[in-house]
Amino acid sequence: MADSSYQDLRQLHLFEAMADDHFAALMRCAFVQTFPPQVELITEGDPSDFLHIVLSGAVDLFSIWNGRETSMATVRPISTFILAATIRDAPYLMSARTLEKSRIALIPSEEVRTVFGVDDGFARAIVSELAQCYRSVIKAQKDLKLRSSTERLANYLLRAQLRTGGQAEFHLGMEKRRLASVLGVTPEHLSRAFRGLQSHGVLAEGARIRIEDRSKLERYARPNPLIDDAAS
Amino acid sequence: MADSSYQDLRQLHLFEAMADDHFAALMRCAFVQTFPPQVELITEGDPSDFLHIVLSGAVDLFSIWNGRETSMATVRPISTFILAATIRDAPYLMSARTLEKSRIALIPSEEVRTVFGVDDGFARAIVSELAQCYRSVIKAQKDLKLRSSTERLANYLLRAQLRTGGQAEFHLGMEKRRLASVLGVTPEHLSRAFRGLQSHGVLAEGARIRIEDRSKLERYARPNPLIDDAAS
DNA sequence: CGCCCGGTTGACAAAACTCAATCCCCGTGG
DNA sequence: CCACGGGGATTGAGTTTTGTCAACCGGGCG
Repeated sequence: MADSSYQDLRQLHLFEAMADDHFAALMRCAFVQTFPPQVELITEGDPSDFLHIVLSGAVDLFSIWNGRETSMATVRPISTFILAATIRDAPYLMSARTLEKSRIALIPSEEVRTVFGVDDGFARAIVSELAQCYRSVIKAQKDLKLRSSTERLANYLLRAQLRTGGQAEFHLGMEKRRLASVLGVTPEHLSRAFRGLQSHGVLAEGARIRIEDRSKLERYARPNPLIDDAAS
Repeated sequence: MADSSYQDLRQLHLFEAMADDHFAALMRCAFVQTFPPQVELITEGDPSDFLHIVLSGAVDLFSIWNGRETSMATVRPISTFILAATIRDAPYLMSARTLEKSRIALIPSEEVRTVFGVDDGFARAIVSELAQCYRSVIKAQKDLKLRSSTERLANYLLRAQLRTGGQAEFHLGMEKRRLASVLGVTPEHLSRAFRGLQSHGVLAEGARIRIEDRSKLERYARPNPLIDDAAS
Protein backbone atom coordinates (compact mmCIF):
# COMPACT_ATOMS: atom_id res chain seq x y z
CA MET A 1 0.00 0.00 0.00
CA ALA A 2 1.20 3.51 -0.80
CA ASP A 3 2.69 5.33 2.15
CA SER A 4 0.29 8.26 1.85
CA SER A 5 -2.74 5.99 2.09
CA TYR A 6 -1.14 4.29 5.06
CA GLN A 7 -0.76 7.60 6.86
CA ASP A 8 -4.28 8.73 5.95
CA LEU A 9 -5.73 5.58 7.44
CA ARG A 10 -3.59 5.70 10.56
CA GLN A 11 -5.04 9.09 11.38
CA LEU A 12 -8.61 7.87 11.17
CA HIS A 13 -10.26 8.01 14.57
CA LEU A 14 -11.05 4.32 14.16
CA PHE A 15 -7.37 3.34 13.92
CA GLU A 16 -5.84 6.03 16.06
CA ALA A 17 -5.76 4.27 19.40
CA MET A 18 -4.65 0.84 18.26
CA ALA A 19 -1.22 -0.71 18.72
CA ASP A 20 1.28 -0.15 15.91
CA ASP A 21 1.80 -3.83 15.21
CA HIS A 22 -1.94 -4.47 15.08
CA PHE A 23 -2.37 -1.63 12.64
CA ALA A 24 0.49 -3.01 10.60
CA ALA A 25 -1.16 -6.44 10.63
CA LEU A 26 -4.37 -4.94 9.25
CA MET A 27 -2.47 -3.07 6.58
CA ARG A 28 -0.50 -6.10 5.49
CA CYS A 29 -3.59 -7.80 4.15
CA ALA A 30 -5.31 -4.59 3.06
CA PHE A 31 -5.18 -3.19 -0.43
CA VAL A 32 -6.23 -0.03 -2.16
CA GLN A 33 -8.07 -0.01 -5.43
CA THR A 34 -9.31 2.76 -7.69
CA PHE A 35 -12.75 2.37 -9.19
CA PRO A 36 -14.45 4.28 -11.99
CA PRO A 37 -17.85 5.91 -11.34
CA GLN A 38 -20.99 3.78 -11.10
CA VAL A 39 -19.26 0.59 -10.09
CA GLU A 40 -21.16 -1.63 -7.69
CA LEU A 41 -18.73 -2.39 -4.88
CA ILE A 42 -20.91 -4.61 -2.75
CA THR A 43 -24.36 -6.12 -3.03
CA GLU A 44 -26.81 -6.41 -0.16
CA GLY A 45 -27.21 -9.95 1.09
CA ASP A 46 -23.63 -10.90 0.29
CA PRO A 47 -21.37 -12.00 3.14
CA SER A 48 -19.26 -9.14 4.43
CA ASP A 49 -15.83 -10.08 3.16
CA PHE A 50 -14.16 -6.69 3.43
CA LEU A 51 -14.34 -3.59 5.53
CA HIS A 52 -14.37 -0.70 3.05
CA ILE A 53 -12.82 2.71 3.53
CA VAL A 54 -13.35 5.59 1.14
CA LEU A 55 -10.05 7.40 0.61
CA SER A 56 -11.21 9.70 -2.18
CA GLY A 57 -14.30 10.11 -4.30
CA ALA A 58 -17.76 9.23 -2.97
CA VAL A 59 -19.85 6.13 -2.45
CA ASP A 60 -23.61 5.70 -2.42
CA LEU A 61 -25.21 3.21 -0.06
CA PHE A 62 -28.53 2.05 -1.43
CA SER A 63 -31.04 -0.69 -1.08
CA ILE A 64 -33.53 -2.51 -3.24
CA TRP A 65 -36.77 -4.28 -2.44
CA ASN A 66 -39.40 -5.56 -4.80
CA GLY A 67 -38.07 -3.59 -7.75
CA ARG A 68 -37.87 -0.29 -5.86
CA GLU A 69 -34.57 1.33 -4.99
CA THR A 70 -33.68 3.92 -2.41
CA SER A 71 -30.49 5.73 -1.49
CA MET A 72 -29.69 5.36 2.20
CA ALA A 73 -26.55 7.44 2.64
CA THR A 74 -23.49 8.91 0.98
CA VAL A 75 -20.04 8.04 2.24
CA ARG A 76 -17.32 10.64 1.72
CA PRO A 77 -13.58 10.55 2.52
CA ILE A 78 -12.23 9.53 4.82
CA SER A 79 -14.63 7.10 6.39
CA THR A 80 -15.56 3.47 6.56
CA PHE A 81 -18.73 1.69 5.65
CA ILE A 82 -20.38 -1.61 6.57
CA LEU A 83 -18.47 -1.77 9.83
CA ALA A 84 -21.46 -3.30 11.62
CA ALA A 85 -21.78 -6.15 9.12
CA THR A 86 -18.05 -6.82 9.37
CA ILE A 87 -18.12 -6.99 13.15
CA ARG A 88 -21.17 -9.20 13.34
CA ASP A 89 -19.99 -11.36 10.43
CA ALA A 90 -23.44 -10.81 8.96
CA PRO A 91 -24.59 -10.15 5.39
CA TYR A 92 -24.56 -6.59 4.04
CA LEU A 93 -27.87 -4.80 4.52
CA MET A 94 -27.09 -2.27 1.79
CA SER A 95 -25.42 -2.23 -1.58
CA ALA A 96 -22.73 0.29 -2.45
CA ARG A 97 -21.68 1.95 -5.68
CA THR A 98 -19.15 4.61 -6.54
CA LEU A 99 -20.61 7.98 -7.45
CA GLU A 100 -17.34 9.28 -8.83
CA LYS A 101 -13.93 7.82 -9.52
CA SER A 102 -12.94 6.63 -6.05
CA ARG A 103 -10.02 5.16 -4.18
CA ILE A 104 -11.19 2.50 -1.76
CA ALA A 105 -9.17 0.62 0.84
CA LEU A 106 -10.29 -2.93 1.51
CA ILE A 107 -9.45 -4.85 4.66
CA PRO A 108 -10.51 -8.48 4.99
CA SER A 109 -13.33 -8.70 7.55
CA GLU A 110 -11.77 -11.80 9.04
CA GLU A 111 -8.66 -9.82 9.90
CA VAL A 112 -10.68 -6.92 11.30
CA ARG A 113 -12.48 -9.30 13.63
CA THR A 114 -9.23 -10.91 14.68
CA VAL A 115 -7.63 -7.60 15.57
CA PHE A 116 -10.87 -6.49 17.24
CA GLY A 117 -10.48 -9.53 19.51
CA VAL A 118 -6.99 -8.64 20.66
CA ASP A 119 -6.66 -4.85 20.50
CA ASP A 120 -8.62 -3.06 23.21
CA GLY A 121 -8.05 0.42 21.83
CA PHE A 122 -9.45 -0.69 18.50
CA ALA A 123 -12.47 -2.26 20.20
CA ARG A 124 -13.24 1.00 22.00
CA ALA A 125 -12.80 3.05 18.84
CA ILE A 126 -15.33 0.81 17.13
CA VAL A 127 -17.81 1.45 19.94
CA SER A 128 -17.49 5.15 19.40
CA GLU A 129 -17.86 4.81 15.64
CA LEU A 130 -20.90 2.54 15.85
CA ALA A 131 -22.61 4.73 18.43
CA GLN A 132 -22.13 7.63 16.04
CA CYS A 133 -23.53 5.66 13.09
CA TYR A 134 -26.49 4.52 15.16
CA ARG A 135 -27.38 8.04 16.17
CA SER A 136 -27.10 9.21 12.57
CA VAL A 137 -29.62 6.64 11.40
CA ILE A 138 -31.99 7.50 14.23
CA LYS A 139 -31.84 11.12 13.13
CA ALA A 140 -32.53 10.12 9.54
CA GLN A 141 -35.53 8.11 10.67
CA LYS A 142 -36.93 11.02 12.66
CA ASP A 143 -36.46 13.20 9.59
CA LEU A 144 -38.44 10.70 7.52
CA LYS A 145 -41.28 10.11 9.95
CA LEU A 146 -41.81 13.60 11.30
CA ARG A 147 -41.36 15.83 8.26
CA SER A 148 -43.04 16.33 4.92
CA SER A 149 -40.93 16.02 1.80
CA THR A 150 -40.61 19.79 1.38
CA GLU A 151 -39.57 20.18 5.01
CA ARG A 152 -36.95 17.46 4.51
CA LEU A 153 -35.60 19.26 1.47
CA ALA A 154 -35.49 22.59 3.29
CA ASN A 155 -33.55 21.10 6.19
CA TYR A 156 -31.30 19.20 3.82
CA LEU A 157 -30.39 22.46 2.11
CA LEU A 158 -29.66 24.14 5.42
CA ARG A 159 -27.33 21.30 6.37
CA ALA A 160 -25.73 21.25 2.93
CA GLN A 161 -24.99 24.96 3.15
CA LEU A 162 -23.15 24.49 6.44
CA ARG A 163 -21.32 21.42 5.20
CA THR A 164 -20.02 23.25 2.14
CA GLY A 165 -18.72 26.21 4.09
CA GLY A 166 -21.72 28.42 4.80
CA GLN A 167 -21.72 30.60 1.69
CA ALA A 168 -25.11 31.83 0.47
CA GLU A 169 -24.46 30.07 -2.81
CA PHE A 170 -23.26 26.50 -2.89
CA HIS A 171 -23.27 23.37 -4.96
CA LEU A 172 -25.40 20.29 -4.44
CA GLY A 173 -22.87 17.49 -4.28
CA MET A 174 -25.01 15.13 -6.35
CA GLU A 175 -27.54 14.70 -9.10
CA LYS A 176 -31.05 15.74 -8.24
CA ARG A 177 -32.44 12.31 -9.00
CA ARG A 178 -30.21 10.93 -6.30
CA LEU A 179 -31.10 13.68 -3.86
CA ALA A 180 -34.71 12.74 -4.50
CA SER A 181 -33.93 9.16 -3.58
CA VAL A 182 -32.10 10.27 -0.44
CA LEU A 183 -35.10 12.34 0.60
CA GLY A 184 -37.46 9.51 -0.25
CA VAL A 185 -39.40 11.15 -3.10
CA THR A 186 -39.57 10.92 -6.88
CA PRO A 187 -37.46 13.24 -9.03
CA GLU A 188 -40.63 14.95 -10.30
CA HIS A 189 -41.77 15.58 -6.78
CA LEU A 190 -38.40 17.00 -5.78
CA SER A 191 -38.62 19.42 -8.67
CA ARG A 192 -41.91 20.70 -7.29
CA ALA A 193 -40.57 20.83 -3.78
CA PHE A 194 -37.81 23.15 -5.01
CA ARG A 195 -40.42 25.43 -6.54
CA GLY A 196 -42.30 25.35 -3.27
CA LEU A 197 -39.21 26.65 -1.47
CA GLN A 198 -38.81 29.66 -3.78
CA SER A 199 -41.19 31.62 -1.57
CA HIS A 200 -38.90 30.79 1.37
CA GLY A 201 -35.86 32.27 -0.27
CA VAL A 202 -34.35 29.31 -2.10
CA LEU A 203 -33.03 29.86 -5.61
CA ALA A 204 -32.12 26.70 -7.48
CA GLU A 205 -30.44 26.83 -10.86
CA GLY A 206 -29.35 23.34 -11.74
CA ALA A 207 -27.03 22.10 -9.04
CA ARG A 208 -26.23 25.64 -7.90
CA ILE A 209 -28.33 26.59 -4.89
CA ARG A 210 -28.67 30.03 -3.40
CA ILE A 211 -30.24 30.65 -0.03
CA GLU A 212 -31.26 34.29 -0.13
CA ASP A 213 -32.19 34.55 3.51
CA ARG A 214 -31.18 31.76 5.80
CA SER A 215 -33.28 32.83 8.75
CA LYS A 216 -36.36 33.00 6.54
CA LEU A 217 -35.76 29.45 5.35
CA GLU A 218 -35.15 28.37 8.94
CA ARG A 219 -38.52 29.78 9.96
CA TYR A 220 -40.07 27.36 7.52
CA ALA A 221 -37.72 24.40 8.01
CA ARG A 222 -37.48 24.56 11.81
CA PRO A 223 -34.16 22.71 12.00
CA ASN A 224 -33.55 20.86 15.24
CA PRO A 225 -30.21 19.81 16.69
CA LEU A 226 -31.63 16.40 17.61
CA ILE A 227 -32.29 15.73 13.93
CA ASP A 228 -29.99 17.96 11.93
CA ASP A 229 -26.76 18.43 13.86
CA ALA A 230 -23.99 16.22 12.58
CA ALA A 231 -22.16 16.26 15.90
CA SER A 232 -23.57 14.82 19.14
CA MET B 1 -30.90 -4.36 44.45
CA ALA B 2 -32.88 -7.57 44.71
CA ASP B 3 -30.87 -10.70 44.08
CA SER B 4 -33.17 -11.88 41.27
CA SER B 5 -32.72 -8.61 39.34
CA TYR B 6 -28.98 -8.91 39.88
CA GLN B 7 -28.96 -12.38 38.34
CA ASP B 8 -31.20 -11.34 35.46
CA LEU B 9 -28.86 -8.53 34.57
CA ARG B 10 -25.75 -10.62 34.91
CA GLN B 11 -27.07 -12.97 32.25
CA LEU B 12 -27.62 -10.19 29.76
CA HIS B 13 -25.29 -10.58 26.80
CA LEU B 14 -24.10 -7.06 27.50
CA PHE B 15 -22.84 -7.94 30.98
CA GLU B 16 -21.93 -11.55 30.45
CA ALA B 17 -18.27 -11.19 29.56
CA MET B 18 -17.28 -8.55 32.08
CA ALA B 19 -15.21 -9.07 35.23
CA ASP B 20 -17.14 -9.85 38.40
CA ASP B 21 -15.85 -6.87 40.31
CA HIS B 22 -16.65 -4.50 37.45
CA PHE B 23 -20.16 -5.86 37.30
CA ALA B 24 -20.44 -5.45 41.04
CA ALA B 25 -19.22 -1.86 40.74
CA LEU B 26 -21.95 -1.11 38.21
CA MET B 27 -24.56 -2.73 40.40
CA ARG B 28 -23.49 -0.85 43.50
CA CYS B 29 -24.64 2.46 42.06
CA ALA B 30 -27.55 1.00 40.10
CA PHE B 31 -31.09 0.88 41.35
CA VAL B 32 -34.33 -0.68 40.25
CA GLN B 33 -37.57 1.21 40.17
CA THR B 34 -41.12 0.24 39.29
CA PHE B 35 -43.11 2.70 37.23
CA PRO B 36 -46.83 2.81 36.48
CA PRO B 37 -48.00 2.92 32.84
CA GLN B 38 -47.63 6.10 30.79
CA VAL B 39 -44.78 7.56 32.78
CA GLU B 40 -42.22 9.53 30.81
CA LEU B 41 -38.87 8.12 31.82
CA ILE B 42 -36.62 10.31 29.73
CA THR B 43 -37.06 13.31 27.46
CA GLU B 44 -35.20 13.82 24.21
CA GLY B 45 -32.58 16.51 24.43
CA ASP B 46 -31.81 15.83 28.09
CA PRO B 47 -28.29 14.75 29.02
CA SER B 48 -28.00 10.98 29.29
CA ASP B 49 -27.69 10.49 33.03
CA PHE B 50 -28.64 6.82 33.23
CA LEU B 51 -28.42 3.71 31.15
CA HIS B 52 -31.87 2.14 31.33
CA ILE B 53 -32.67 -1.56 31.33
CA VAL B 54 -36.20 -2.89 31.06
CA LEU B 55 -36.61 -5.81 33.47
CA SER B 56 -40.35 -6.25 33.02
CA GLY B 57 -43.16 -4.43 31.28
CA ALA B 58 -42.56 -2.47 28.08
CA VAL B 59 -41.22 0.92 27.08
CA ASP B 60 -42.01 3.05 24.07
CA LEU B 61 -39.28 5.13 22.46
CA PHE B 62 -40.78 8.10 20.67
CA SER B 63 -39.83 11.43 19.29
CA ILE B 64 -41.47 14.80 18.76
CA TRP B 65 -40.83 17.55 16.26
CA ASN B 66 -42.89 20.60 15.52
CA GLY B 67 -45.93 19.27 17.34
CA ARG B 68 -45.85 15.89 15.62
CA GLU B 69 -45.03 12.70 17.48
CA THR B 70 -43.88 9.34 16.23
CA SER B 71 -43.11 6.05 17.89
CA MET B 72 -39.64 4.82 17.02
CA ALA B 73 -39.40 1.46 18.79
CA THR B 74 -40.68 -0.68 21.62
CA VAL B 75 -38.26 -2.05 24.20
CA ARG B 76 -39.20 -5.30 25.88
CA PRO B 77 -37.47 -7.27 28.65
CA ILE B 78 -34.71 -7.82 29.06
CA SER B 79 -32.88 -5.16 27.14
CA THR B 80 -31.26 -1.79 27.42
CA PHE B 81 -32.03 1.47 25.76
CA ILE B 82 -30.15 4.68 25.02
CA LEU B 83 -26.82 2.88 25.20
CA ALA B 84 -25.41 4.99 22.38
CA ALA B 85 -26.21 8.27 24.14
CA THR B 86 -24.67 6.95 27.35
CA ILE B 87 -21.46 5.93 25.63
CA ARG B 88 -21.08 9.16 23.69
CA ASP B 89 -22.16 11.27 26.66
CA ALA B 90 -24.58 12.94 24.29
CA PRO B 91 -28.18 14.06 24.75
CA TYR B 92 -30.99 11.56 24.25
CA LEU B 93 -32.34 11.53 20.71
CA MET B 94 -35.62 9.95 21.79
CA SER B 95 -38.01 10.16 24.70
CA ALA B 96 -39.21 7.08 26.54
CA ARG B 97 -42.41 6.22 28.34
CA THR B 98 -43.71 3.09 30.00
CA LEU B 99 -46.49 1.32 28.12
CA GLU B 100 -47.38 -0.87 31.07
CA LYS B 101 -46.31 -1.10 34.67
CA SER B 102 -42.57 -1.69 34.30
CA ARG B 103 -39.52 -2.49 36.36
CA ILE B 104 -36.55 -0.51 35.14
CA ALA B 105 -32.94 -0.74 36.24
CA LEU B 106 -30.98 2.50 36.12
CA ILE B 107 -27.20 2.68 36.02
CA PRO B 108 -25.48 6.06 36.13
CA SER B 109 -24.00 6.79 32.69
CA GLU B 110 -20.86 8.13 34.28
CA GLU B 111 -20.24 4.74 35.89
CA VAL B 112 -21.01 2.88 32.66
CA ARG B 113 -18.41 4.97 30.84
CA THR B 114 -15.87 4.40 33.60
CA VAL B 115 -16.27 0.64 33.49
CA PHE B 116 -16.30 0.75 29.69
CA GLY B 117 -12.87 2.35 29.94
CA VAL B 118 -11.36 -0.41 32.04
CA ASP B 119 -13.22 -3.63 31.20
CA ASP B 120 -12.35 -5.01 27.77
CA GLY B 121 -15.02 -7.71 27.78
CA PHE B 122 -17.65 -5.07 28.47
CA ALA B 123 -16.30 -2.87 25.68
CA ARG B 124 -16.56 -5.75 23.18
CA ALA B 125 -20.06 -6.64 24.35
CA ILE B 126 -21.10 -3.05 23.72
CA VAL B 127 -19.73 -3.26 20.18
CA SER B 128 -21.87 -6.29 19.52
CA GLU B 129 -24.95 -4.64 21.02
CA LEU B 130 -24.51 -1.38 19.11
CA ALA B 131 -23.89 -3.17 15.82
CA GLN B 132 -27.13 -5.04 16.38
CA CYS B 133 -29.04 -1.82 17.17
CA TYR B 134 -27.57 -0.11 14.13
CA ARG B 135 -28.65 -2.89 11.82
CA SER B 136 -32.13 -2.86 13.31
CA VAL B 137 -32.58 0.82 12.54
CA ILE B 138 -31.26 0.38 9.02
CA LYS B 139 -33.87 -2.31 8.48
CA ALA B 140 -36.58 -0.03 9.84
CA GLN B 141 -35.47 2.69 7.46
CA LYS B 142 -35.59 0.35 4.48
CA ASP B 143 -39.08 -0.70 5.57
CA LEU B 144 -40.13 2.95 5.65
CA LYS B 145 -38.60 4.03 2.36
CA LEU B 146 -39.27 1.01 0.21
CA ARG B 147 -42.77 -0.07 1.24
CA SER B 148 -46.26 1.38 1.20
CA SER B 149 -48.15 1.60 4.47
CA THR B 150 -50.21 -1.50 3.73
CA GLU B 151 -47.09 -3.45 2.86
CA ARG B 152 -45.51 -2.33 6.11
CA LEU B 153 -48.54 -3.50 8.05
CA ALA B 154 -48.58 -6.86 6.26
CA ASN B 155 -44.91 -7.48 7.05
CA TYR B 156 -45.38 -6.26 10.59
CA LEU B 157 -48.13 -8.83 11.10
CA LEU B 158 -45.97 -11.60 9.69
CA ARG B 159 -43.18 -10.67 12.09
CA ALA B 160 -45.60 -10.32 15.01
CA GLN B 161 -46.99 -13.78 14.35
CA LEU B 162 -43.54 -15.32 14.56
CA ARG B 163 -42.58 -13.29 17.61
CA THR B 164 -45.67 -14.45 19.50
CA GLY B 165 -45.10 -18.11 18.76
CA GLY B 166 -46.38 -18.70 15.25
CA GLN B 167 -50.03 -19.51 15.98
CA ALA B 168 -52.55 -18.50 13.31
CA GLU B 169 -54.27 -16.34 15.89
CA PHE B 170 -52.31 -13.98 18.06
CA HIS B 171 -52.53 -10.74 19.95
CA LEU B 172 -51.19 -7.36 18.90
CA GLY B 173 -49.02 -6.33 21.81
CA MET B 174 -50.19 -2.72 21.70
CA GLU B 175 -52.97 -0.28 20.99
CA LYS B 176 -53.72 0.25 17.34
CA ARG B 177 -53.08 3.98 17.60
CA ARG B 178 -49.56 3.17 18.68
CA LEU B 179 -49.09 0.59 15.96
CA ALA B 180 -50.15 3.29 13.54
CA SER B 181 -47.45 5.55 14.90
CA VAL B 182 -44.87 2.77 14.65
CA LEU B 183 -45.81 2.20 11.03
CA GLY B 184 -45.81 5.91 10.32
CA VAL B 185 -49.48 6.40 9.47
CA THR B 186 -52.58 7.86 11.11
CA PRO B 187 -54.93 5.62 13.12
CA GLU B 188 -57.66 6.15 10.51
CA HIS B 189 -55.34 5.07 7.76
CA LEU B 190 -54.27 1.98 9.68
CA SER B 191 -57.90 1.02 10.03
CA ARG B 192 -58.25 1.11 6.26
CA ALA B 193 -55.01 -0.76 5.75
CA PHE B 194 -56.40 -3.59 7.90
CA ARG B 195 -59.47 -3.74 5.70
CA GLY B 196 -57.21 -3.81 2.66
CA LEU B 197 -55.50 -6.91 4.03
CA GLN B 198 -58.75 -8.84 4.46
CA SER B 199 -58.48 -10.02 0.88
CA HIS B 200 -55.02 -11.34 1.70
CA GLY B 201 -56.29 -13.50 4.53
CA VAL B 202 -55.99 -11.22 7.54
CA LEU B 203 -58.83 -11.19 10.05
CA ALA B 204 -58.64 -8.45 12.65
CA GLU B 205 -61.03 -8.25 15.53
CA GLY B 206 -59.83 -5.66 17.94
CA ALA B 207 -56.33 -6.60 19.03
CA ARG B 208 -56.86 -10.25 18.10
CA ILE B 209 -55.39 -10.99 14.69
CA ARG B 210 -55.89 -14.11 12.67
CA ILE B 211 -53.78 -14.93 9.62
CA GLU B 212 -55.90 -17.40 7.68
CA ASP B 213 -53.22 -18.32 5.18
CA ARG B 214 -49.69 -17.22 5.86
CA SER B 215 -48.31 -18.04 2.43
CA LYS B 216 -51.07 -16.01 0.81
CA LEU B 217 -50.21 -13.01 2.96
CA GLU B 218 -46.54 -13.54 2.17
CA ARG B 219 -47.25 -13.41 -1.53
CA TYR B 220 -48.56 -9.91 -0.97
CA ALA B 221 -46.10 -8.77 1.70
CA ARG B 222 -42.93 -10.20 0.15
CA PRO B 223 -40.98 -10.34 3.41
CA ASN B 224 -37.23 -10.13 3.04
CA PRO B 225 -34.61 -11.32 5.51
CA LEU B 226 -32.60 -8.14 4.99
CA ILE B 227 -35.54 -6.12 6.31
CA ASP B 228 -37.66 -8.43 8.41
CA ASP B 229 -35.41 -10.96 10.09
CA ALA B 230 -34.66 -10.10 13.68
CA ALA B 231 -31.40 -12.03 13.69
CA SER B 232 -28.39 -11.18 11.49
C1' DC C 1 -76.48 4.10 33.70
C1' DG C 2 -73.82 7.14 31.30
C1' DC C 3 -69.32 8.90 30.26
C1' DC C 4 -64.85 8.48 28.18
C1' DC C 5 -61.88 6.94 24.92
C1' DG C 6 -60.16 4.13 21.32
C1' DG C 7 -61.53 2.44 17.01
C1' DT C 8 -64.09 2.84 12.76
C1' DT C 9 -66.43 5.07 8.90
C1' DG C 10 -67.48 8.65 5.54
C1' DA C 11 -66.47 12.73 2.98
C1' DC C 12 -63.19 15.60 1.64
C1' DA C 13 -58.36 17.66 1.15
C1' DA C 14 -53.55 17.42 0.70
C1' DA C 15 -49.43 15.03 -0.48
C1' DA C 16 -47.08 12.21 -3.36
C1' DC C 17 -46.71 9.24 -7.48
C1' DT C 18 -47.17 8.00 -12.52
C1' DC C 19 -46.92 8.71 -17.21
C1' DA C 20 -46.01 11.41 -21.05
C1' DA C 21 -44.15 15.33 -23.25
C1' DT C 22 -40.80 18.74 -23.50
C1' DC C 23 -36.66 21.23 -22.42
C1' DC C 24 -31.94 21.78 -22.09
C1' DC C 25 -27.27 20.80 -21.34
C1' DC C 26 -23.42 18.43 -22.96
C1' DG C 27 -20.68 15.41 -25.35
C1' DT C 28 -19.89 13.04 -29.78
C1' DG C 29 -19.15 12.58 -34.42
C1' DG C 30 -19.49 14.29 -38.98
C1' DC D 1 -18.12 24.33 -36.19
C1' DC D 2 -22.49 22.46 -36.06
C1' DA D 3 -26.02 18.79 -36.09
C1' DC D 4 -27.46 15.04 -33.48
C1' DG D 5 -28.46 12.10 -29.63
C1' DG D 6 -28.87 10.91 -24.84
C1' DG D 7 -29.99 11.70 -20.29
C1' DG D 8 -31.29 14.40 -16.47
C1' DA D 9 -34.56 17.98 -15.21
C1' DT D 10 -38.91 20.09 -15.60
C1' DT D 11 -43.82 20.58 -16.54
C1' DG D 12 -48.61 19.14 -17.03
C1' DA D 13 -52.51 16.13 -16.27
C1' DG D 14 -54.53 12.66 -13.94
C1' DT D 15 -54.37 8.99 -10.28
C1' DT D 16 -53.24 6.92 -5.95
C1' DT D 17 -51.95 7.26 -1.39
C1' DT D 18 -52.25 9.34 2.80
C1' DG D 19 -54.03 12.75 5.97
C1' DT D 20 -57.87 15.63 8.13
C1' DC D 21 -62.12 16.47 10.21
C1' DA D 22 -66.37 15.11 11.96
C1' DA D 23 -69.56 11.74 13.25
C1' DC D 24 -70.58 7.49 15.22
C1' DC D 25 -69.99 3.03 17.52
C1' DG D 26 -69.08 0.24 21.42
C1' DG D 27 -66.74 -1.59 25.35
C1' DG D 28 -64.97 -0.68 30.04
C1' DC D 29 -65.23 1.74 34.21
C1' DG D 30 -66.75 4.90 37.68
